[in-house]
Formats: sequence, C-alpha cells, structure tokens
Amino acid sequence: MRLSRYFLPTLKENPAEAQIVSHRLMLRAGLMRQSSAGIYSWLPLGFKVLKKVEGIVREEQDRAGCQEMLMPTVQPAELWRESGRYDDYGPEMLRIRDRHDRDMLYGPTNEEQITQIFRDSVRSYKDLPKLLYHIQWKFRDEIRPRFGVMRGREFLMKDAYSFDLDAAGARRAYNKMFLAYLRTFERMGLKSIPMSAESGPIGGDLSHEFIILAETGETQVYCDPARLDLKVPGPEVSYDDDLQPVVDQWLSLYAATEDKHDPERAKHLGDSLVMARGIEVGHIFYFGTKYSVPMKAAVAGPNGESVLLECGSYGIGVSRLVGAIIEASHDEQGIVWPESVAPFQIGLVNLKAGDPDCEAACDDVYGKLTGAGVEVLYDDRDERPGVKFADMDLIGLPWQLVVGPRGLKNGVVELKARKVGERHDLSPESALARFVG
RNA sequence: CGGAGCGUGGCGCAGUCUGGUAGCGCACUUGACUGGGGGUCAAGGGGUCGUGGGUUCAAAUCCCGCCGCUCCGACCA
Repeated sequence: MRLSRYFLPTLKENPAEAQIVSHRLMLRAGLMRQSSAGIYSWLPLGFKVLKKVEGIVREEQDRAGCQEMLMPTVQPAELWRESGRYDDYGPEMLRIRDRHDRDMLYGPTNEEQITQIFRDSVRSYKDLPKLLYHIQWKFRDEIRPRFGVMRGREFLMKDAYSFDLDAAGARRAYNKMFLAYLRTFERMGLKSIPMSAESGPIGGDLSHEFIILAETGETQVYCDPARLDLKVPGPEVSYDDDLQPVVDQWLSLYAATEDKHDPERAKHLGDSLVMARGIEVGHIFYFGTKYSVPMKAAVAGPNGESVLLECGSYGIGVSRLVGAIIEASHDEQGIVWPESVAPFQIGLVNLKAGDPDCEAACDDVYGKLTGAGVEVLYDDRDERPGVKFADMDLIGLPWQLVVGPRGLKNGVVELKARKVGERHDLSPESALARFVG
C-alpha cells in the first residue's frame, strides 16, 4: 500500500479525551475514531489489525474443534424472557422496539440464541458433544465506558458455547477452551494468566478469567513467578488428549486478581510474589444447566430418557485485544506491533521523493515484496524524512526499510527492527531475501 | 447513578474571573528554497465559541435549562 493513497490520518498531538496509552496511540496512529461514548469506527489500518486478531482467534477455535457460525446482533426479547434474563440483565442491555411494537434488544451475549437453535435442532445424545462459536458485535450499555476500545459499549467478541451430555463432558470442553485460549493469546505475543473468577451475570460455578500482563492494565494481579514461566503446550499436546493435567498444572500455581487475592495462600511465595497489572481478555464459564432448565434444552439419552444439556460459554474480547496488545507492546515513539497482528510487516521509506534513483529503487523493492505476498506500507509521500520516521514509529510496523540517496550511492538500504531498534545496512538484494523466498 | 472536570477552526490550547464581537501553536492550501529523525521563508483558507433561553446598548465571557465528552467509584469481553 502506498501511503500517499492510504487513508491514514495520524495525529501529532494527544487527543485530550484519551487518557491511557492504547487509546492515545489508536487515535494518533489512525486506527480508529470515536463515534460516541464507547462506540468507535475502525479506520483502514485499525481494521486490518482487528481482522488479524480475529483471524488468530478463529484459527485457534477451529483447531480446538469449535465450529464457526454467525448469530444476529438484534434478538427478540421473548428469548430472554424465557431464560429470565430479560429482567435480570438490567439497564446494561440496550432495548429496542421495532415498528410492530415488538420488544427487541441488541445482544450483549448469545446464550439464549444458541440454546434455542440447539434445542430446536438436536434430539439425541448421539449429536453431542458440540462446540460452536461466532465472532459478532455485542452491545453492553456500560455504566461508564472508558479507555477507548478497552471498555467500549459496542465491542467485537468471540463467544463459544459448548453442549454436552454430562458434567464430565462439559469439563472436557472447558479444558479445550482453556488450552485454546492460552495458545491464542501467546500467538499475539501476549503472556496470559488464567485466574479463577466470579461468574457474574452469565452464571455458573466454574469460571476463569484470562489476564494478560501490561503495565497500564486496570487490574492488580498477584501470582507465583513460576506461572509466568509456564510454557504453553505446543503441538505435542492434542485436543484429543486428556487436558486435565495441563489445566491442573496451570491452576496449581498461585495467581489471583486483586479482589480474589488471599495473602495467606500466597504467603509461601514471600518476596518472590509477582505483583503486576493486568487486563482481562478472555473469560470461560461452565454453567451446567442454567439455561437448559428454563429453556427446556434436552436430548434423549442412551436409555431414552430426557437429559438436560450441560453447557458452558467462552468469550474473548477481540476488539479489546487490539487495545490490550498496544498496552502490552509500545514505547515512547508509538506502537510496537507483534508480527502476527501487525497491519503491515514492513514500512518502506523513500527518503527523497522525487529523486529518480530513490524512486526506482523503492518501486523495485516494493514490487518484489508485494509480489511475494509481503504486506508493505510504502511511504512515498513528498515529506521530510523526520515526518516519515515519526509516522512510521507511531504506526509501529515490525520492520522499516529505508531507502535514501546516500545509502544508494554505497549500494545499501537500511533495515530496522522496530521492536529492538536494531539497524543494518544491507544491499537491496539481501534485504529482500530476508522477506522473500 | 454518586463525586469531579471539560466543551472556542481538523488537533492541542489561550481568551471567561474583570462583557466591547476571537487569538496562538500544529495541521491544511499555493509558491520558492530544501531534503538521512517532527524543514525554512512568503502568501493564504478555515470558527453558528456544544445547545436553547435569559440579562444587557453589547455575551465565548454573566444567569438558568439541556446535550455531549472525560476522569474517580460500583460493573464487565
């Protein structure tokens, strides 16, 4: 993408309303704009990141055996009256009336919707277990939206739902999601820590939050340093394995958020107890028959008897993750994207627009990189180098490839790693070789 | 919802106390000079001062209502 043609409105100064670093940087780097409190538009660069984050979430859900579908944002109130949550949910639910005066709502979550679909379609225990998910916009009319996309009212969430015949089966589904979550966040360069949690209005009694560590996170967390060193299981662990030992290993080491922190239980750690800030990016629940009872979701069991479904739900805040990643990965200059979610891999800087040699060299490199499928943001604007570097640093792409007349005279271009600040002078060919083939 | 603050060109702000019809920096446009880390010079364009009412000869400024946004608390992906 040529920057001269791209819609990328960057800001030199911090918008007054943005108080935390991810909010500031998302505004300044032209990722998004606010529409109203807690509601945002995603601009091209931000949308690209959102899609990448979503893509990783999707891949890991699919690998865990979860099947993607898509449910609507607007739901009938009737469904929620069945579960009893139409009244329970309170003012956080955005209620709408349609032209026929029917009560509707903008979904804050989809347990009712999926339970209805499932119970109307599944008759036999032979159809179990099933894991289904969708990635859809949610609306929760938060009392106080804040921190940009970190606590928006409208947000993109991956929510998965498990249906099993018995508690043991539900536990297996829970464990799959547990592992899938560890893997998902790791791929985004985040260190996530599962912590036992209140189950909140979603209900149920087995529940874990996934917290990622970030200096600017909103929750104080305490944990065993060994928890930070635990390795997320790689391909040697399959979703068909018994995952209970993996889960048990993770949960055996102390970790708690501020409200659940028990100094007595952490006492054995002494001074080694890690105190850090964290952001909740995922939450998994096992809630058993909480919805299958009121909504009469049952299947015929092996003996012909009616068995209520055992269920769980599993959420990841996809849009929040974009902010969380920035909170976890930035410096004084701007964002530092992990490669897996970077909107472009390389920022190509032409130091002297209008210089035929520079332009030819840039166009050549650009053509070859994009031809090889590498995503390149090519700053071909007629701007001062300082401005270009400032923008590139703000945007935070993993690599910067700098082409200028001086280097060209010596047959080199400059390749810089954003994350570590390393820079190398290379021939254009060897710089290309780093990314092509 | 309780507490606090803010609303003035695209962004950041001054001006409000003490009323006299709007200013600064950045950004933007044009031209020249420039070009290796947020250029230089010159000339320009852009504002119903959130909104409705009131006071006054006169309101960004004083008074009242409303709206919006932000921060602290309870809630949460």
